[in-house]
Amino acid sequence: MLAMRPRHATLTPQELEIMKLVWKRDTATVRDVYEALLERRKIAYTTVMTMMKILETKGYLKKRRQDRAFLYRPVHPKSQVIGAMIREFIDRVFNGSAEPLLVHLVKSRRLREKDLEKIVRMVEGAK
Amino acid sequence: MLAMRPRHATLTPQELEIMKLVWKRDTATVRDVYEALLERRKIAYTTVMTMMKILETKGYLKKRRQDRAFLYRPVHPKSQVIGAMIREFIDRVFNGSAEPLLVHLVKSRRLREKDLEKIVRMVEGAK
DNA sequence: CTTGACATACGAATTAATTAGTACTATACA
DNA sequence: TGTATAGTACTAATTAATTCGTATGTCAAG
Repeated sequence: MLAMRPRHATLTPQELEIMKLVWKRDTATVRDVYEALLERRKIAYTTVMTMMKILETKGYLKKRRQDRAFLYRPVHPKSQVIGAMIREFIDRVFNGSAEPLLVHLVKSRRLREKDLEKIVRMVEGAK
Repeated sequence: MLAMRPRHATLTPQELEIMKLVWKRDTATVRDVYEALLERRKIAYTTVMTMMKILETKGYLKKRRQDRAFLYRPVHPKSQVIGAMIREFIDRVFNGSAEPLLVHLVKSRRLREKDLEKIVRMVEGAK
């Protein structure tokens, strides 16, 4: 009878969309995000507010008053949160192994050999 | 007031778990899947039945009577469905570009240089 | 023929995700 | 000083995902 979905350890699609905008600006008000989203689709101001409040509750955003409105700021760097989403995806789809993902990317031509070589060079450079 | 979540174009976590088992066996009854899932966690027989019925409705499984029970079979090959999930993930998280995903994998040490080289050789071999 | 095992059909309950309306408050300005 | 504006708080509605109970039917064994 119980549902018990395991409570998304990562960002939902809409949450991610908003976080991307906040990361891009470093800080953002509800209005900032609202106006950016409006350029793509119809959405209500209060919807954005609700989502950002949820993101705060979940620990992804923190807020501080600035004049009359709240100014939101990311709690974690983008690379860290995206990294967690990648990890969750690989766990769920490939039982934790990244290699079959790479094989898929290459076979489906989403990555070419020169992309791989570029990354290899990057690794070399970071040594 | 409307919800309108964009109706998961890909498999949900539990759906994927079941599909993996059906792909592994090529055909499976509800009981087959139920018993395989039971080894990992508590779940009701009718839960599995409902999920497989949903997977049929969504076009991922087709069924055929075998004696008293239904025998389910995948409609699409695993590689195709997983490929669609990867595509959806890359679209959602990286706006459609696979390269930053690869950079993340390498930087987080989920892939090593020799993994990349192995894939490069695979590409070479397929030419 | 009755009964237990097993299968499906149907309905329902819960949680999460997403969206937005309404009420209230404070500020700026005419 | 009142009135429109902009912001928050609160409530609520819808859909999807997940889980399972109950009713019902069939077949085989005793």
